Amino acid sequence: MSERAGGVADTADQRRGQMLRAAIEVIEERGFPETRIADVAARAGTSPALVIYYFKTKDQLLTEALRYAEDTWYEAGKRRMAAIPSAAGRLEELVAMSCLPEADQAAGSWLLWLDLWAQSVRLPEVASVRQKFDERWRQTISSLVLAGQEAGEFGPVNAEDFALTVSALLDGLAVQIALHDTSVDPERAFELSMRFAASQLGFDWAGRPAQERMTASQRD
Amino acid sequence: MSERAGGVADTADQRRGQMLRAAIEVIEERGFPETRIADVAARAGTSPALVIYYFKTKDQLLTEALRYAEDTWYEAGKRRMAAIPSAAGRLEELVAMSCLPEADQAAGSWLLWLDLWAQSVRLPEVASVRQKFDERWRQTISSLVLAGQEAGEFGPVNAEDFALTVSALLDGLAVQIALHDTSVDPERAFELSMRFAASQLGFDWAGRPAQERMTASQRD
DNA sequence: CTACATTGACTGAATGTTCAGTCTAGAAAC
DNA sequence: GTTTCTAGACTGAACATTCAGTCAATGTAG
Repeated sequence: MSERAGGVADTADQRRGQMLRAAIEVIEERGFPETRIADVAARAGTSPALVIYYFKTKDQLLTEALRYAEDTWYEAGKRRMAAIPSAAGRLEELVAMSCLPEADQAAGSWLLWLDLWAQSVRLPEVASVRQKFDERWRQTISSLVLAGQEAGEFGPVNAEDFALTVSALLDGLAVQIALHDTSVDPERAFELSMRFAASQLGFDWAGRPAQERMTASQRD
Repeated sequence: MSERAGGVADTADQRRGQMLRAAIEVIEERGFPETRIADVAARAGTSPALVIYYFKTKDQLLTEALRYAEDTWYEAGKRRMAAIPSAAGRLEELVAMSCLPEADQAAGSWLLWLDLWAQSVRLPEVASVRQKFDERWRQTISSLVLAGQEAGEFGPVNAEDFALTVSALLDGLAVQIALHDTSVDPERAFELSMRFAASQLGFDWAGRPAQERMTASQRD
């Protein structure tokens, strides 16, 4: 129906995106190593041959899909945080993104992370996606801390040590949440993380009513 | 360990052990999903057919191998800790086991954990290995905390909250270490973990000279 | 305007390999 | 002589990738 300007090159990009999103869905369902080209093709409504036509190899497709997913996750988070005025509030949002599945897309992200880590061991391309993602994430945290310190919200901790520690803590909790560990539900993970952050950074945190958390998560 | 008189049942058990250890080595090298029966057989110096004879299926072999590895790791740790008198010392040993590769076997464990997590998502047998392993581990930590509190070494924190938080922190750091993250070396991970533990439990920790850490790790 | 050429998107049917698991039969233990 | 172990050869299915070409759109020369 739409012969918009851009035409050819445009549909090609759409196709790629379509396939990447399909790949992410399949990876979440079947896991990285069990994902077949045929699955992705079927999900995207095309043929295996076309998938290979766009991405030379299976690994390239899957790696690119992981990069795409991480970028999307990160961008969404950045947008969310940009809307929050106080550093403590932004920190809380950041923790919520890592712990609470209510934060829309999150649910599948954890599963992707597990695969991302496992594949990083042996696929250099994947390893580099992960390394960049992690650095960016810690950078986000530590500059948030610096901002909070300048604003007088936070005490004088080493921002990088804090970023490293919280991000590790959140990763560890994410594993438990992703795997439905019987003794760690998202709420508890959120609570423990916030208590840790508050004690380290020296701000008061008394928990928020679910109401308010909902509101913060749902704004667009 | 093994009585010589056993005969058949004995050699059968030896064979199993041999194959399980071979499987662990291969999983560390190639990753869980890429491990072939033929690899394990070759490593154990037998035929693929024999591997199937002992373990009905590939998944059974690999799952049992993971269980075997985790049990071995945990038992070794328990033995080490039993030899240390103070609660703070035992805690330090426990953190060292998770962070420092010097603690002999550890190096491969991290890689196994990544696979353990990733496979837990879809293989219930593996999930149950993981769940039990984690519970046991947190249990170890929290009873250590209680012991330390009774001995007056530690302040009054909630032992279970602490166990959950530290174990998550250690898991997160283990990921970085396993993947050779450029900004997290084992020493730093150890340092950050101990600082966290000390601040939470309210004991003094000033770091140990490498000398002493070596001694503690190398005892047999 | 028409015929022909070119190109990018796309497909169905091979191709070839890799493996988990089976089968058969021999050796060893009891 | 029966049961337990062991290995080499084999089978069948799964799958990534290749190939040979179709189709539609966009020039382009006469």
